[in-house]
Amino acid sequence: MLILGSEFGDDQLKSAMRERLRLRLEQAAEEHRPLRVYTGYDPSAPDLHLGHSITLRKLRQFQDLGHDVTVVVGTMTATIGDTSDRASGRPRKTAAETAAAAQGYGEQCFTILDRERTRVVANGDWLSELTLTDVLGLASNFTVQQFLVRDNYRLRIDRGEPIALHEFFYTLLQGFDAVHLEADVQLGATEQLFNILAGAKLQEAFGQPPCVALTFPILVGTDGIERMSKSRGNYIGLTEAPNEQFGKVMSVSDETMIQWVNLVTDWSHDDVVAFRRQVQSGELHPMQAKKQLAHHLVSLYHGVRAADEAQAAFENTHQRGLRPDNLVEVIVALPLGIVDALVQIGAATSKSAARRLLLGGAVEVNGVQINSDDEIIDSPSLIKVGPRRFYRIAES
RNA sequence: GGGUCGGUGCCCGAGCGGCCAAUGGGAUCUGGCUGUAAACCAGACGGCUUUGCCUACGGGGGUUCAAAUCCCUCCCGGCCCA
Repeated sequence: MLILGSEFGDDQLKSAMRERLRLRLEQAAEEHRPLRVYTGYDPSAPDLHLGHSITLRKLRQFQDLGHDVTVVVGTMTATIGDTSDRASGRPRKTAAETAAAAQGYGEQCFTILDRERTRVVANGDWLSELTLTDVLGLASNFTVQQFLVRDNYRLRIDRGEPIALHEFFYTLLQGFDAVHLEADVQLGATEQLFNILAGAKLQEAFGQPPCVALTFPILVGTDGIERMSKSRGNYIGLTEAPNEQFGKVMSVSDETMIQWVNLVTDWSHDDVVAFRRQVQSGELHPMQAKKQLAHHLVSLYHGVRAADEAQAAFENTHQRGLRPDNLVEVIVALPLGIVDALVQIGAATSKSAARRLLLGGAVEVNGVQINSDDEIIDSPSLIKVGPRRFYRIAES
């Protein structure tokens, strides 16, 4: 069960890891100790999202079986910037930026993990203690060729793109985390396999048994194309408001929904299979299916009641055309030109942008579409901008 | 250090003295269609006191009636050589 859902892109490796995990479990049982399991997240963006939930939920499984779970916040590694998932270098973060971003990570983890049984640590605490001698020692365990054959470096070399020397140290430092924690198991996304195995190798160099690597598929974002990430804006945050989460799930393509089901839900394998079969056979309308998924996800992070409310709000505003109950209230001085009004309520970032919205037919005042920019608002009104932004204007 | 190529709007990337607020693609926004789907189609996409003006093509200076485009200088980067 623990290995369920993992993905290595290599069946041989998968069975090797399954065997290694089984051995490690037996060994730990003999020693009467839990397995030390961990995963790490770089605090490059301050929000954990559904993509992180895949490994977090797997950690929770370990936790529920009584194992020792640690979440590493990569305060040091983030100053390098992992390049595993993209074909070009990342801008380096300053220490201050990462410290700020790291705040709240622990809190967000507890939407899934058990607060009482989880250790949250920052790898800057031990990585910053390493001496140059230590780092050279780590580096001597690897050859340049081992790095160069990796796809993402290979690709950049072929394209004539730069690879900064310090990028190689990312792998070393992340690998040292495993040594420091004396980890039995490390989880990560599939593209972390290289880094995780490097950690296992370092553990052996330090006389530790190498950790088991469990890697999981990368979650596609709300756009259905790119990997989910904060910086691409195609994410659903674990702590986002219920209505936002619900709405974002509903706007996802049917194909994406199918992909998501077995990665982000709590459902059993059988349930997932049944869900997919029903959608594919037409037994379950995709929209109904998506509502089930949305409801399930919201209830995971906010509870069943919030999910009920989010679904009701969604159905009322978007399907029955009723007025939303969560509109933005803004107090302004009336009378006011429509252009200025749109800027003041935050619907447009500039007057030019406001005019564009008007021209595009995006603005309704009290249910009437407004096209001209010389309209005057002279009484409290309900303004709708685009398909899903509502504002109530009140007089000051 | 030497040679060479380059730094353009949110991103990629054309332009290489005037017709450039700057082709094209992506992202985004809006409208249509719909299941608030996705895909697709159409439009928009620096700002403003909007038939015009201001700010922008790495920074600064210069030539010119006129510069993203030419010259000088500084900063940053790729590639090759050492």
